[in-house]
Order: sequence, then C-alpha cells, then structure tokens
Amino acid sequence: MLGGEGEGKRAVIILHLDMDAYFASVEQQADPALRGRPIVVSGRPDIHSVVAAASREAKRYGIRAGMTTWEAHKLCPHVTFVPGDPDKYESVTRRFVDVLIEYTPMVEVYSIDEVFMDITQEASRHGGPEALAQEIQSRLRAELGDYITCSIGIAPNKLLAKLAVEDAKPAGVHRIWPEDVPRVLRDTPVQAVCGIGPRTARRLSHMGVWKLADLGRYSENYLRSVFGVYGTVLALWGRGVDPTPLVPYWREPEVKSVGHSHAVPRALRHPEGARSVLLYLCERTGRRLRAKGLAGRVVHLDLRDAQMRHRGGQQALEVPTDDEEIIFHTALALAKRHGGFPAETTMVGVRVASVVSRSEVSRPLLADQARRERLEAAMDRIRDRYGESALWRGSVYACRVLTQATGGMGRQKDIALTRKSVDSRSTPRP
DNA sequence: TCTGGGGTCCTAGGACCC
DNA sequence: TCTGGGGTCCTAGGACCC
Repeated sequence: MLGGEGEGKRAVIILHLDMDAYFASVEQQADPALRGRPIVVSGRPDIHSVVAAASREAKRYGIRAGMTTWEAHKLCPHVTFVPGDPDKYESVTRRFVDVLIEYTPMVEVYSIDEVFMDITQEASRHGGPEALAQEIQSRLRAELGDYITCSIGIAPNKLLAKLAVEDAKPAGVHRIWPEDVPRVLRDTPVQAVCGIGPRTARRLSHMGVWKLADLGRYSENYLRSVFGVYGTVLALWGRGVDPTPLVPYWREPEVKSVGHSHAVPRALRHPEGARSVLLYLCERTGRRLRAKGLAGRVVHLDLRDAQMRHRGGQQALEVPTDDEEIIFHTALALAKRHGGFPAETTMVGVRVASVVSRSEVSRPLLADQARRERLEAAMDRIRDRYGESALWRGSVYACRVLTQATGGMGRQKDIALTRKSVDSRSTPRP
C-alpha cells in the first residue's frame, strides 16, 4: 500500500535493487579484456539473436536490450558479441542475494538481476533508507567487483520503487517520498509500469490515458468493465497504490510448468528436422522434470512458421508424467491435430504444465513403463556426468546439427534459487 | 537480416455433472 | 415437452515479464 495508512504504524519502505547492465557487467568483471569496450551479451551465435544485455560502452551507441544482434552490429560495427552463460549469472545472483539477506530476510528475488527488500524495520538502524542503500551498494561492490554495480529505488511500495530506480540509473539511489507521488503520477507514462505492455498502453491511449494520473479520470467499475479483473489493478496504479505484497525468497511459490523452446537453425527447418528438434526438447523437458521431482498433466506445443505465425495447442493427460516419450508422442499428436509441422518451421516449443510433485502421483506402473523409467534414470546419470550431448537417443542427426550449432547446450543445472530468477532469462550458451 | 528462451496469468466458450 | 444455475474441466489464445 502507499504507506502511512495508520497512525503510529510505521510507513512501509520498499527498496528495489536493479543490477546495471547485468550480464555485460558480469562478463566484464570476469574478463579484463572486455572492460571499457562495447560488448553485447546475446544468445546463440549460429542464428540471428537478440541483445540480452549491453555494456554501458555499447549503450552509448544506442544499443539496447531486446534489439536484434544485427541492429546492434549496424549501430556499432566493432561491438564484441559475448555468448551468454546463465550458470555464471546465477552464481553471481546467489552471491549478492546472500549479502542482502544479512540485512533483512524480507528479500524478494524478482528476477535474476532484480530484488525487492522491505527495509521498514531496518532503515533507521543504518541511518535511514538512503544511507542503507548506499551501504548495500558499497558492500556489493566490495563483494562482486567494481564492474558489477547496481541502482536502487526507494519508495512506499513496489510499484513506486520500481519507477524510482529508473531515476537512479546507473549506480545511483533515488527515493520517491509520499509527497512526490502526485507529481510522479502526472509524469509517468503508463507503459513505464511493469504490467502495462504495448497492447494495453494502446488501448489506454484510445481512452485518452497517457500518464498514470490519467487513469484517475475513470472509475474502477468502468475500468473493470473494459479490462476485467485487471481493471481493479489499473485503478489502484492510477492512485500510486500497489496491492501486491512482497514475497520473500523463503516463501517462493512452486513452479507451475517446465518447458523448452528453440529457434530452429536453417538446416532443420523442414518438417522432419523440426520433429527432431521437438524430440530433443522433450528429452530435455522430461529430464528437467525428473531432476526436480515433478510430473505434469498438460502438454503444450508451440510451432512457428516463416511468417512468425504460431500454431499448436495443449492436451491434458490422464496421469501426470515426467516421461519424455509420453511428452513427445502427445506433442506429435498435437502437431498433427493442428495441421502438422509448417513447411518452414522457425521455432519449436514444448511445455509441461499443471505440475505436481512426483511423489503425489500414483500411477499404474505398466511393465513397459517401469522398464522405460529405469532406462531414463540410467540416461540421466550419464548426462549428469558427461553433459547433455553425451547421449542422444533419437534423431542423432538433428542433435548433431544442434550440437554443432550451439557448441553443446551445456549441462542444465537446476540450482533452485527462485522460480523467476533461475528459470528465466537463461540464454543458451555456445 | 526479420525478431531468443524461460516463465505467469487471464478470458472465453463448450462439455459435463449435479 | 420445457428448462435453471453452479461448479469444474478442457482447449484456444492473448498479454506480459525479465
């Protein structure tokens, strides 16, 4: 909430910490040869990819996260492309979270490079919120190295803290006081809010809503009639109120789905190649489910054609599964039901949702299934030991192509830091 | 030269059951 | 010989986030 709602109750102080150009900074810290140079961390080198992070030197050329690597190269022909290394970033995230929880257990790991902290109780002991923020910044710098810096926003709630951090970048601290809120609402474009994307922003613009304060012209009831339950949230945001609580890292929700998707290299864009990529993704998904001790009941398939149109669907199973063969055959059936693989398949994705802990599954263990489970367990052990590319069951050809294209996908280590941080943003490494 | 990969949440219509 | 309403599951698809 906005804070200050109760007499005698201390106003809530939320701190939002955002690492500056995170992946790029980590790479520069790790490799002195990259320091002071425009670098871009991106996905696979074999196909055209997007910019995951740009160093501050690269940003000077106008390079931004999200643009294609091709655009980045056009803006700065001598930019250095560095392939992303998710394991490296996760381990640095662990290290800075470990430092933060020395200050308070009320740390929400929002993503691999962002956290929220509730410092209501702790701030005064450290000379106030700003002083605490600066102390955290120098602690992290000492801990992680000079090249890895962070910006910190301070405000009465998460919504405003996330807005505040934009004015703190790079490496600064910015606070929004309760009395600043009306001005902030007048100045902040709706699309700057986390949760309002391009579509919603466009719909709002048709209603004459450009800034957060403009939302105040509409009643909550009206916004609900237009946007559904989301309308309630919009009405609150328009007043600078954020209803979402801080979810501390030790109370993270369970993972809800597990999946993989892959942009298909040119050589495999024909239906048979796409089918092989699908098998590969199902194997990885099944393996990850087993590693987590999970099984899922709904299989989702997503295919993309050369025109970037998506096709696919979902199918519920009778019993939750972690079996890649079941996942694969279900996904194949879905592909068939939706018109087969496109002649030129540019992306394949598979996801297993409605997951439960494997121990909750009482399945009829058919003899054949028991045998297959033993086989899969043995293969998991081999891959754990020698890496993902050590053993390919099906589609040897496709996997060779993928392995050559990507240099091997590396071992998928499931360090369960949090759902959002570990499982998201993982850039395949070369 | 077209646009990666990992997720979450919401809505809507139809089927089915009571 | 006509028809209610609530609950849950399934499928399809959209929007959004980092």
